[in-house]
Amino acid sequence: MSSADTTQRGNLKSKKQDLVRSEIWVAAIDLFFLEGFDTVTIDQIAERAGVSRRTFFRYFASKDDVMGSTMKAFGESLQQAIRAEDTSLSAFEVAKRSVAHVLMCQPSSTITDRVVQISKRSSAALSAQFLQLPVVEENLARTFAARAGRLQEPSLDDRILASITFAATKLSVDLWVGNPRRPVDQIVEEVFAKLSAICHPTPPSTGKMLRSSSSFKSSQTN
Amino acid sequence: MSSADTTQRGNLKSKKQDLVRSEIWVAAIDLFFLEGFDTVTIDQIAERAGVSRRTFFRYFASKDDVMGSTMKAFGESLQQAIRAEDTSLSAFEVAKRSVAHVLMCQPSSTITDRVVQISKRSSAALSAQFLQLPVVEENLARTFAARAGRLQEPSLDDRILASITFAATKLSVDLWVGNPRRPVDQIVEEVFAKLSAICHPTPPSTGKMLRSSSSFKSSQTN
DNA sequence: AAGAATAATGGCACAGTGTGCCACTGTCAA
DNA sequence: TTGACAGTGGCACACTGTGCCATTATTCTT
Repeated sequence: MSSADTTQRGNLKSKKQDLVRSEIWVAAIDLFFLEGFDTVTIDQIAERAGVSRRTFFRYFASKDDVMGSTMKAFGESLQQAIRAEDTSLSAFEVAKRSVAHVLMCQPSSTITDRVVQISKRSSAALSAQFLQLPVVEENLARTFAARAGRLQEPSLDDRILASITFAATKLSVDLWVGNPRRPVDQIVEEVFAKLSAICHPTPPSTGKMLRSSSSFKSSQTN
Repeated sequence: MSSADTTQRGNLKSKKQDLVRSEIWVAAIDLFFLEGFDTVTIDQIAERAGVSRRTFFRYFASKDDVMGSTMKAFGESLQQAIRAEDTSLSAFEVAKRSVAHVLMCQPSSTITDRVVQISKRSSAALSAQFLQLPVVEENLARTFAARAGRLQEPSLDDRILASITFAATKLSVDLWVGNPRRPVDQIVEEVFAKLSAICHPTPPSTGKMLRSSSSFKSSQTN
């Protein structure tokens, strides 16, 4: 999709495609913001973007996909940030720094704010973003795996890291829109600090683990 | 599900509704499993369930909602488990025990396995489950808040707990279907142990304390 | 027990969605 | 020019989701 395929002239063509895609996306976000995600139809979006309905579906699979694409883009920024971090840092630290970096380096806070506002006003819009969660988390897990030199399938640790990163991002954005004046890095710091504190299970020594026997019959017991 | 409650005479009707709903749900899951989530139409589901298309939409908002309802039910089981845990335990411990308990007490592993299989074969089916994530996490956060005596809005800690619980459940289920012979409690134990290890900014082997650039200061404790 | 009130259901109709198919247009190469 | 080719628009069609109303079943009243 976004890979330099073969020749240079294909590059120009794909640039034109990106332009159209961007045009549609902006038109859609504008309409969502103005009229609400639920009531806007694809015909309206297409008309505002200056393309036909059929062409809309060549760039986005659905209305949900328009919202989801912002989530995917966010995930890709996160991946990039993770790859850019120093390899000597712990994975947890990398996650924290990456989230903070991505949140601080948003190209336009206006756009971000609009997307958040749309999501706050329509549960369908919010859910549409989470539709992309499996893909985003998988990609994050792969990125963490690659960073740690694990080139094969992501390990459980990588997947946990991905889940943490995503959740922390989500919560940080939530806090951010709740209080836009507070420094973002401070917000992220707090989220990760509390996460770390919460995940402290047994301070002194090994407590009583639930190491029960393996043979468990799953019957109608409830 | 099969609890006979003959005390009330007025809710015989609602019981019948539950029956119809269950009927539709089973028919849908069967079809999804047999023919694939994407190709099955609502007319097919309605026909197999013995109801009209219109009635289907009175019980489920969409095909996605059928998948999402299992996710919601799972979330409610989780809430119940959390409430049932001893209040003296740490929240992290409660999360771990609850996840383990819910996974072990599945009424039918066959059904669970089918749902997982459907989700593995269709990304749309998987995404449909995550559509419910905002609701489920919100409910989990409220449950944690109530458990801690915070009856108002869930705090950041509660939301982090909710995210952790959900993520751990997801990963545990993943490991489980990957290796159904392994004891569930052991799987959950591993997931939470690794989560805990990862979220330690200071590894247990080396006691070095690393501090980030920005100093953490919580402006106002919520 | 009989009829009234209430709720569930089914059958439309209709706007909107998503996709396959084909004809049209502009660009590039020979 | 001519032909190959990718992007586009228009059309048709199946499917989705919902409002409306007649019909049926259930519950409540007398």
